[in-house]
Amino acid sequence: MQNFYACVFSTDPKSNLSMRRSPPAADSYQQGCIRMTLENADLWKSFHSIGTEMIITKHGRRMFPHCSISLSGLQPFANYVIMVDMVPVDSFKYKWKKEQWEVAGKAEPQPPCRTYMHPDSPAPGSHWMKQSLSFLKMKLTNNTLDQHGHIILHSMHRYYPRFHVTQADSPYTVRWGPFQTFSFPETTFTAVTAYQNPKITKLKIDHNPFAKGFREGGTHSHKKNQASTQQSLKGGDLSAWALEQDPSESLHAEPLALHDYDYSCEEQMVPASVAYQPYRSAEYARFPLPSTDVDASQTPNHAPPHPLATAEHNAQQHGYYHHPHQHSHAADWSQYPLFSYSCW
DNA sequence: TCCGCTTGCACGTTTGAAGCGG
DNA sequence: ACCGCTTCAAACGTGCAAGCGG
Repeated sequence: MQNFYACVFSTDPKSNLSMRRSPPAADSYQQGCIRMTLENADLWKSFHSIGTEMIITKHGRRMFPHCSISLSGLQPFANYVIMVDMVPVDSFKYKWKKEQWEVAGKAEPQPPCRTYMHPDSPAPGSHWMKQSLSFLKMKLTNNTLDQHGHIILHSMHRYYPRFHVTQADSPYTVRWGPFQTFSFPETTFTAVTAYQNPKITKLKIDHNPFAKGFREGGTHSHKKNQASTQQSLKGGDLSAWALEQDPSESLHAEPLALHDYDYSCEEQMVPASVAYQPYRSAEYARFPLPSTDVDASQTPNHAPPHPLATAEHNAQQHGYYHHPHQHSHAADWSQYPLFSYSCW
């Protein structure tokens, strides 16, 4: 069985040391430690404070805020592949009721897992470190039959993007390489087909250039809507959203110590007990598959169980809570597959 | 009836081809 | 011929409202 490595971090918002890392294990860091920074963190935090919503459509919708990161600690002349996938925050479905999100039952069965590869991949470390990299063109869809390689999500479910850095000269060799994985608490969002929280709409219109038509001189209906949005904001409490009591709210219930990121990494072995996935990212469709696929042959040919039984469980894995024995949960990382294994 | 999803609309932004001048 | 700059139209991306369907 193939071994993968994952990077974990501690982001306990209660601790001043939350973003600080313990020194790496000697062997793991001989090649240097990769650090990832969320570029538009302030914007993400603004959205996060009221509950980020991402529109998903049948034909795919871009994210806003979009994922933009910067990297350091890469080897300048080694090639890397940078990828993103979306991970469920918990195993619940939500509904917007009375100006707040409520749990609406168990989550739908997981849609096909897809991974979006940054279009520059593979590229040398110097390229990735030269400037921030954006996943602007990544699109989200609710169409499980999507043929465009968009990330498939369920509406009314919560997700967060997970970034993967792996040293590889080509996408062929990605699955055999060591992975370092990063995620950011404030990038958690609820997938929706129409905005539920008017505060989110207001924030998006204020920050998204494509929505400017609805900000100034827009349609009559839009002006009307803006007025109502303003009104709701006037009497609204931006932190109200964070005071809900469903299990996942712990992600938002406390102010996040999000400043001064220092997501240097700590490598961890993860058994790659990945499960079969029937779909593949269109990004990979351009590349033929190796003729032999040892891992795929060893993995069960069925959909994986839901990777995250509880929000707390998930939060522990990804650092929302400080967990002194985080490493003991290493195996859980592989339950949500990084790739669509039918194509690898 | 309720609620989530799809579709069409109007508008601004982005992109790239075409034209022009140095 | 080449390069850089400007212009402009088409394509794209956006949120909203209306209508549909489970």
